[in-house]
Amino acid sequence: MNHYQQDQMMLISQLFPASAHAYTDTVSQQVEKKPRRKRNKKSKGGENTANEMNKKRKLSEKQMILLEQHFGNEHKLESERKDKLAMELGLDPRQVAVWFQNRRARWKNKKLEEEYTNLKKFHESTMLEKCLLETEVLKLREQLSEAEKEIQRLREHVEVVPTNSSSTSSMSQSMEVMEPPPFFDEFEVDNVYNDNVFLMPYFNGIEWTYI
Amino acid sequence: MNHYQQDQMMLISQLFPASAHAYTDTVSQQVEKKPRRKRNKKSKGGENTANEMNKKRKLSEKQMILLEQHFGNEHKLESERKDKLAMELGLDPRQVAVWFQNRRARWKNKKLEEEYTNLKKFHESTMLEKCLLETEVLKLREQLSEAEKEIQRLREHVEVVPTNSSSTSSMSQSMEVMEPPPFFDEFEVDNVYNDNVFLMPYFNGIEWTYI
DNA sequence: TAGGGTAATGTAATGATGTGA
DNA sequence: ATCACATCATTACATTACCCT
Repeated sequence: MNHYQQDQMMLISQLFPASAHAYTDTVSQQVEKKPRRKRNKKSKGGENTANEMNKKRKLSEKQMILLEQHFGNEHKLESERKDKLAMELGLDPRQVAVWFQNRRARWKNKKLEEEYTNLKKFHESTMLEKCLLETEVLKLREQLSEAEKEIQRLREHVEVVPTNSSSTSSMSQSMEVMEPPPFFDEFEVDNVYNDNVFLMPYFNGIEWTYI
Repeated sequence: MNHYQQDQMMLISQLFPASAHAYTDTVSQQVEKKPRRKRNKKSKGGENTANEMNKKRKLSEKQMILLEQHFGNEHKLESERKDKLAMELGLDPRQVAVWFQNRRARWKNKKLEEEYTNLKKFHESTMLEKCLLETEVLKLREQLSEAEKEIQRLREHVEVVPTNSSSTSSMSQSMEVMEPPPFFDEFEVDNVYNDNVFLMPYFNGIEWTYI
């Protein structure tokens, strides 16, 4: 399995978590061929790479809270507010600026994620509604067909039909603007997905051709 | 500059390595296995907080290319491959590991963006189809109503019709449920806690007769 | 064979730097 | 100077393979 396939699996599993579960399991077993980790017994000697006591940080809880508070009020940071905040926090103004920059960048990603999940849910419900509508259309067509048959049958039993006998023909013409063929002619618009709606929802992804 | 542009730049510089040569040279001796250079390691003297001589943290073109190549083959990095790669690149294995970790994170974000746009496209087309189906349903109902009226009218002209008159009786009452759902243009963060709004709004009361 | 300890590794979050607009 | 963005790096935590009793 290459990464593109893996990517698609991820994508599909997000829409259909249940179905992807089994797949994932079989896959992970496949990958299980070789022992992934070997005991290396690296020494704990302190001569590790460049990192002794010199750098890195971790802001305190209080600092984080204050920063988040200010960020919630305003994502941008003017010089004045920066200096004031740095003073309050006991931090270098540079640090405050960096914090805000990073916070903005990561907020973007977080928001994207949230929007994705929202869109996904909305899309799923839309798909369901569409499905229901499709069945309804079929049902209505069936009923309409029955009705037309009934009308035909009734007309054969009617001897005299002097007045407006064109009511049925007028009704099928009245809606011609929206959907020209009245009956089982065109289902193509939906038939693209009718049969595989729940199997392959993403049809227009460029790199989705492997599934 | 986004990733794609950057990738292209990388490719270009691959074709014309001379252009990046000077920079590469100044850059590449950062965390050499042998810290022969100016001590950018630990340096107990606390005043050089982070950034003395090691402002050259960028990997060379060649290193990037090789890393990307390996990443393209496999996103995971086993110890073996890591050490081998580190050897080839003249980097600390730790750096290679870090590079892969960050690359995976970046890749995830990029993927999420792609997924979002794909899902959005698909969702829009689904919405369109749903809209068409709704108009079709309305049209069919109209036609059906007309047909029923016609049937009623015809029956008034027919004296005795003992045979199946029940074909049309069952068709009018089952479909009063559908109501167009609210339409959401935006999927903002504010909607996060309204998730359940989207979940199967019309599943109740509709008997599911699968095709 | 089972369970606990631990080193190695993965992921997520986050701090920090460099570059270009 | 600030910001967005990509990148490098460190820390915290979870998971897992190996070793041991």
